[in-house]
Amino acid sequence: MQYSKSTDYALHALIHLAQAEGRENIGIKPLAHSLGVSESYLSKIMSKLRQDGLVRSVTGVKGGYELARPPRDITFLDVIQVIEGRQELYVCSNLDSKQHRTYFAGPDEAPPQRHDQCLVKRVMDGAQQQMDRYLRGHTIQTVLDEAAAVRSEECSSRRTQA
Amino acid sequence: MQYSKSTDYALHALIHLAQAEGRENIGIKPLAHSLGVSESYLSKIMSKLRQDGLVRSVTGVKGGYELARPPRDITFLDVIQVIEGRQELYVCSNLDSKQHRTYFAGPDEAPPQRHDQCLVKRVMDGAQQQMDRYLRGHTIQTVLDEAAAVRSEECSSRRTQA
DNA sequence: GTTATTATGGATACTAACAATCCACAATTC
DNA sequence: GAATTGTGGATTGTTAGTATCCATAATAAC
Repeated sequence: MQYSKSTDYALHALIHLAQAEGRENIGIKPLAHSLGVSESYLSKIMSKLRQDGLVRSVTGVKGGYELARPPRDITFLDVIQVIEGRQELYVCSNLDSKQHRTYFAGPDEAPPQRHDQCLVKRVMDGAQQQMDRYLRGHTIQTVLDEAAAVRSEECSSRRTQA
Repeated sequence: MQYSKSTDYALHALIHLAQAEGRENIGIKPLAHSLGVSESYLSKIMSKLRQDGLVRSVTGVKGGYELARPPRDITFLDVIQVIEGRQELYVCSNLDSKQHRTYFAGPDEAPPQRHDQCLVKRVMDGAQQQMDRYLRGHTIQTVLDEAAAVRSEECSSRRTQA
């Protein structure tokens, strides 16, 4: 199980747009070149991001893309869900198997269960919630901030060396 | 992105074995039947679990599978890593793109970076760690316990009704 | 030892998702 | 009107996951 390359491209593209915030639109050409991916493929991804309201686009000369919201309001989870879809990490394909009856089995004449959710799924959903919470807490701005922090650290260490 | 059906089968199979702990080996036939999956396919999965030391197997008449460790020592993460492989959830395919140079870009004559890790990857690795920690904290025994809890709750509510 | 049973591993096939490209078209600036 | 730029449809190749079949090896029971 692994996130697709598309997600990778999308995240990096958004960061690139964020770095140019407020100045100008960025066309697919420089964007694709900067990420090292073909224009045709990246344009598909950008379209998705546009349809879901993460970026705006302008056609024609001087056109291109820009963020539709401030970087602080674009979470990693947002981006992932747009590209990968809002699907659950785990789906139990066994729901009508004997297995789940044994989980809850009282006497055979037991009434229909209220707890009809797979116990494995309960755990897996918990895991996904952990991850989602983390991804919701990190935004494009987070990366920008870290990049700035790294840069200033670099500079000071270089000054120390000299 | 989604966990494979194989992971689903593996988890349910292990729970099944755990429920029969210490009594007898369980053959592929009843196991597959109980999960609602073909014997041939499940046997591949069981082989993997054996190769990685999660179950033991005996061939021949009266053969079958049993857990190789107590249920408390088989974590969800163990099972997932055996089936899905120990791969990282996120791989940055852009490492040599302009993008990462702009993250850290001081003056162009800057020395080779120590912080050569993608900042996007840093976030994504953090997310995976959150999930892994959760999955490491839940075991086959966890499910057994919850199943018991649900059962007793069912019983008591049935008693109350009567 | 022979037979029936049971797991193992190799080979193979099918399918769906992902990755990638190309092209005709629409919108916009100059 | 011409050049530029994004959009969406169609198409193709590749890979991972799903699934099956069969020959083989190991073991218990007789």
